[in-house]
Amino acid sequence: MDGSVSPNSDSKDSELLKQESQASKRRKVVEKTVVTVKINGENEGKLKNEGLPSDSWSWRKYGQKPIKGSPYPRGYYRCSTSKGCSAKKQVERCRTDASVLIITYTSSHNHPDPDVHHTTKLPKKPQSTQDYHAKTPKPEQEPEETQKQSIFEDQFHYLKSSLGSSQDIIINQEDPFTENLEKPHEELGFLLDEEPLSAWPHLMTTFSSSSSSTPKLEENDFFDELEELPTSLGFTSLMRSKVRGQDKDL
DNA sequence: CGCATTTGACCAGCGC
DNA sequence: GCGCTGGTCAAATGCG
Repeated sequence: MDGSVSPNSDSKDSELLKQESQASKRRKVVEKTVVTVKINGENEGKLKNEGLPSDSWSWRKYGQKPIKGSPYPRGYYRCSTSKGCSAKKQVERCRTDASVLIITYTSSHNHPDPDVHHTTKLPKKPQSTQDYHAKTPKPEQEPEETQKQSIFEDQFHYLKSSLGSSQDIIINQEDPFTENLEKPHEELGFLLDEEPLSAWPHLMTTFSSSSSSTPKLEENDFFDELEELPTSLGFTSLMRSKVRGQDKDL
């Protein structure tokens, strides 16, 4: 009957849904958490070599796009732990400082932690979206500090005896993102070297796993890295902390 | 066989 | 009103 406007049933519905979904995201970002990770060139090599430990959630890459003004592309990840989870993550590298990874978290997880504390839990492959377990046991109302401390102490000895410290994490909430790009060096001055450290041990351990330093850092490396975000549990903890606070506020 | 990742195309929003 | 950039979805390919 109508070949022009036939897509009026599911087709349209599907598109509508899709558009709505897109519009929703593009119109306004609900919650944005920017995490800046400073990585040393040496570790970078290891990062891609060993595979970066991600947070407890599984992220599935659903897109990658070159950002104007940035020599590095931006990777788009979605939480694959839960089907209905709308948590998203964007990973890109600071255009002014290749050693700075900028991870932008959008939305929050609508499900509890998947691994929680199961070190023996390895869903799939130990590559990128792999969770290196260990981190806050349960996102309850417990004082995360205590939990973090536990892990912190438990893991701290690793990095302490392995390597001094090469990672710096900056957690920016809201949208200081622009600032980061403008003055990456400035943020370096206020890098957190204690808070996130509680979660970094894992990363550090990974780094120290190999002694082969890779002072060479090319764009290719970065691309490879993008595939394996160095999402440390620290982000998770911090994120959770933040999300919890927001959730409570709401 | 299933799942994840990668690449391309399309759509929407914002700026000029 | 047009153009540009960013973001998401869908399809295809590769790997486990």
